[in-house]
Amino acid sequence: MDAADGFGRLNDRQREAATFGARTGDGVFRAGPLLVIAGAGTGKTNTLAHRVAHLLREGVAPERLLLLTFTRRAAEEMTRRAARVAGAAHRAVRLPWAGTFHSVANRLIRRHHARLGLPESFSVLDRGDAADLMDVVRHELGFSKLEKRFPRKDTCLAIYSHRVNTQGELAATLADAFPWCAEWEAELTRLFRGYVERKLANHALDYDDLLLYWRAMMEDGALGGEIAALWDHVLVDEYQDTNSLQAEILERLKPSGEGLTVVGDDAQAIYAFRAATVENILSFERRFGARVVTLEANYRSTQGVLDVANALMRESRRQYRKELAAVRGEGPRPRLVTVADDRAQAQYVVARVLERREEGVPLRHQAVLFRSSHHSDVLELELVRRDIPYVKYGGLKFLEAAHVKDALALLRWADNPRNRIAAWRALQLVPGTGPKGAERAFTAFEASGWRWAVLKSGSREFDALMAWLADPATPWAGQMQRVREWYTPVMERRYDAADVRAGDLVQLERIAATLATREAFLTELALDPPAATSDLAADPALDEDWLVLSTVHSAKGQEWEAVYVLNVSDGSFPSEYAAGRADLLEEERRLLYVAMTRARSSLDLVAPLKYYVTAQSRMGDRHVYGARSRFLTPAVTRRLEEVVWAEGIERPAGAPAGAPVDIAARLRQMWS
DNA sequence: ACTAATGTCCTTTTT
DNA sequence: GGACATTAGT
Repeated sequence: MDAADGFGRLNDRQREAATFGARTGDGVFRAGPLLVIAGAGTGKTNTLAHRVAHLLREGVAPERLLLLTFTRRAAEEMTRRAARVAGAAHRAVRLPWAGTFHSVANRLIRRHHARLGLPESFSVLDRGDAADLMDVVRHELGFSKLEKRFPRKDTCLAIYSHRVNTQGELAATLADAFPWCAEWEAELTRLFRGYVERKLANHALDYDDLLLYWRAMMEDGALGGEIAALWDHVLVDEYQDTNSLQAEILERLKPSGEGLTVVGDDAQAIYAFRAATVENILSFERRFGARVVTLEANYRSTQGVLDVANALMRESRRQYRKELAAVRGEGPRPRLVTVADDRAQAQYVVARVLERREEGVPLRHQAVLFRSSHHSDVLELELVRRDIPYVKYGGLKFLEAAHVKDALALLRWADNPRNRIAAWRALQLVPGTGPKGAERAFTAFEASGWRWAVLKSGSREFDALMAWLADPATPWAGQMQRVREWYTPVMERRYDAADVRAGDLVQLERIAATLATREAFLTELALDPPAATSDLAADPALDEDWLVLSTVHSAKGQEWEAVYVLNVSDGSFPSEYAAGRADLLEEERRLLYVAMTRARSSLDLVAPLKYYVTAQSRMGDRHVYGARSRFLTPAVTRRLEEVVWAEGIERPAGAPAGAPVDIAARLRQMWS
């Protein structure tokens, strides 16, 4: 039966992981705790999908299965594949409980809102909203105008979040991750106290609250039992990137580990900054006495790529050792390309990308990866100049654009009248209303007991719009359109590039049409915003070909035929902020590993000799000489073809260069 | 009281 | 080059 339905195509290890468990005497399928260590490109998604399919075929009801993934897209992909593998009987199967920790938490909280003292229409704050709320308290406490600079709102939120997710002391968070803020411990405590109060008063939950509320529900005897009893099997993808709060939730769902499957790769743990701890996956085996299955056969990359990746990870400590072996065969050696600077780097990548396209590799099978979002700036200029379409993932988000925030603020306020942040933003859209006017209008509205009929913003049309939106009798369909119609002239008055922005609003309307309710729309958008920015000239139509630009973090789980990694030098890999901290350095190494293992056949590591410092540079010198990445040890470079590229000409490393060496600048640089 | 213009200081990665 | 505070102009 296996060969026909795909199980026959799994290798032995994959099949072992997919089918682990057995029916017991009562005919019920049971499985003990299982840890699948899945190296990059070893068919993890496929294996997990097969496991889900196996469970279904063994009689587990789809709604008795909880599948936790890192993104919603991963959940959809998994569901689709599992349904296909499971065969005819399950072709139409949907997994009602598949999603991220945060989205599942949201659903559970909505379901039990009354027992948590929340109204049905609580708001989920996205990052920006949470930071704005933090800023309100920051101002109130007078921290915004101290002689010595207090951390900014985003930093405050990051500290708060880190502490919540690590479940440790604030002092530990500060010492660990924010040493430059350590002196503000007392003030930060006051700030966070105020922030929590504000959230409660506004009926608003931030990302961390979703997890905190879930755990609180699990800690309640009756409710916790009720929730744990919902599922027989819990499967967690990307387990290496869970934090201790998430681990605690899992423990309470499946205290013995019975029915619990976790899948991940400790070598790809790259979310420590978000308080994920690789300890979770490293200690899972001991904690639960789990069966461990390791996948090492790599179906993605050629051996040349894997040799470099293996060599890189061999130098790391504390891990489940694995040697990735290519099923696809040898392939060319990855290249380490030295270029003069940013501009040369961009020119090199463009030249190579086009060359590849000539060879028949379409643009969208090629990706440029980088450590931080702005590293692609120069390249983007070059791409626009040369008229090459691209899409960028990671970095600046759709939701951070002012006009998108404006439009959403109207809906958010209508959805939850107490949402002060949304109200504040919405009211100031009225011409002639600024901070003071907004404050006045909101206070009066609050005093009236949140009655929309009493709202006096200064514009009758605005008042009418809000009352209409907030009226429970108003159907969701058409609300976004009406918002857009009211808002468009406001936008045209305030911002330039109005046509590009108008396009974003149309896209918003398109998304709105796919969701059944306003609450679903707002929550979805907060929890799973569109990943790519399309604010640049090249907005690829669907039938066109486009190059992919992505941060390494956003490239997780993906693969491309050709991959180019930018700025592979000290300062980026590893990031300058990781210097001197062993644990952070290890994460940086894993980040480079993730970047490398995205490549199927062709991998170029590009290393500029000199790069420009945009921020934080003291006056004067605007560039810095990047040292070779410390991860490129002899053991690693031995597997690389080293090349120097200048002015479109390529020569092997070590050959004499034509350009003069700027020794004077180097000498000065040492003392600047 | 609102808006526009100027000045100062910057920790990356994101559910 | 962007966020945020402060100042000047309406």
